Amino acid sequence: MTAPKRISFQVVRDEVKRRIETRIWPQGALLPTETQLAEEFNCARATVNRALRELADQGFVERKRKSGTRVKKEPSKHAKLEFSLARQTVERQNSTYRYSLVERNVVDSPGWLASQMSVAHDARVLHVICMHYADNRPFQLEERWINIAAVPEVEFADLNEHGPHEWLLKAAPFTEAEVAFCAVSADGRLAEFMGTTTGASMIQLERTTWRDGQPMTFARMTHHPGYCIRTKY
Amino acid sequence: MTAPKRISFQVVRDEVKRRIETRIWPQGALLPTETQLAEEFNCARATVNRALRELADQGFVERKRKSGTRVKKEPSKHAKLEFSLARQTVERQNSTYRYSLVERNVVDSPGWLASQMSVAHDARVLHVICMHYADNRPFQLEERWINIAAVPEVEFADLNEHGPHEWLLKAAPFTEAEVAFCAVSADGRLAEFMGTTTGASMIQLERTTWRDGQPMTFARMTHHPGYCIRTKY
DNA sequence: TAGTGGTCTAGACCACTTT
DNA sequence: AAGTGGTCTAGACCACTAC
Repeated sequence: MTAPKRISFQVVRDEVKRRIETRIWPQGALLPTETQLAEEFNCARATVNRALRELADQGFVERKRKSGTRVKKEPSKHAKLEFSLARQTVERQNSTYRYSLVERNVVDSPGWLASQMSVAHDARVLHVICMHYADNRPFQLEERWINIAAVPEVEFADLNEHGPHEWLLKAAPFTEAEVAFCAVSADGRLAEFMGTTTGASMIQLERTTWRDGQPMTFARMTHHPGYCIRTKY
Repeated sequence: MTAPKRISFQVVRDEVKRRIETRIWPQGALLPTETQLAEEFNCARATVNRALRELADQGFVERKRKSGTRVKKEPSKHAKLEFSLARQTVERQNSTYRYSLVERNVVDSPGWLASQMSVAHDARVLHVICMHYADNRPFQLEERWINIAAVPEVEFADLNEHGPHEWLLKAAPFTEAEVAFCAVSADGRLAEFMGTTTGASMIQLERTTWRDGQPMTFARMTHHPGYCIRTKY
């Protein structure tokens, strides 16, 4: 007796993936239709559909109505990058987290910021500078500008105990964000904050966020020299 | 007449997302069961299931059998980072790409590499250094070590026209990878390759890849000063 | 052991795209 | 006009897990 076990979409997904990786279906090749695969695997078309949909999400194949499913020429492998709070990142490496507010004031948006965030030139913004420490050693310097029009309550938020990032996440989650990673050299001020020497190389993360299309905040987070961002895929 | 239109999983997904973002369902709250939501939206349970599954993938909710679906406390927003060939990255910014092989030789794996890639200390590896240019200006210096045991054919591959990255992608796609982004200061040799001055800050990407559990290659890619990695989410 | 999500099925209709 | 993927349904059974 053959096993009358039901075929799972994972079996289909993995087998199709295998055929792609072993070049049984080479780059650019047209796969059988969903109906044909369903017959081959003796399962419902919906099962094949889910398998192929996942492979499309993962960048292995490209699907188009009428044309069919093709193996991608240059598989666009992508990694997931998590953006957590500094506190979470620090605690995940089993270090003790400490937060310190450096500066906080309300200003009119300078030109570069207005342009960066697409707000009016004279928009009122809350400017915050704060430090995150891991085991009492500088971990990250955070400088942030928050569009008060988008989050009026922030003007009266208490930022002495917790950083603006934490406050925002709880009070006003963003819906869209743009991120850039750069490498920067420490100038005198940065070096002082991070307890390092002028010229040290550090990873800087700049992030702009929107909420329902309205610009909310621009943040620049500079990490201590030697910090690496790691991920797998 | 009310529109007898069928409810799509996207409608359900977006409405649930809205309720989470507007705190109608606050952090940690238990959502209705799939069956209840299906009744509310007047659709099939499978439709609700797909909507909630996507939200779980995106980090908005956590699902557990028997316990139900909960709003995540700290939504783990994550961005997709694509890792393309240097050539693709350059061409995408409308620059002209040029490749140049700098060095190529077969060596016994030094200790640090054996440890990094988890191969034997005396494993034979192909060591390649090459440059990628954008509009004839240095774009990326790539230094790569390839485990010959994992990809024997590479020993005789022609790397004069195209980089090892392209060759590997076509000949032996990897199945797993680990990545680290760091910021480094240019030493004399790096500065010379990148046409910059000693001490310049540059983004360095280190990647180790495996194929079916077997270590394949370790690559270190250093980008010209000022290069940023950008993404959205 | 009971409740909840996870998945499969068989069939149907829709929507996009190429011809 | 026709072919292919995209999605929904209604029902069923399974698998995990809290109780």
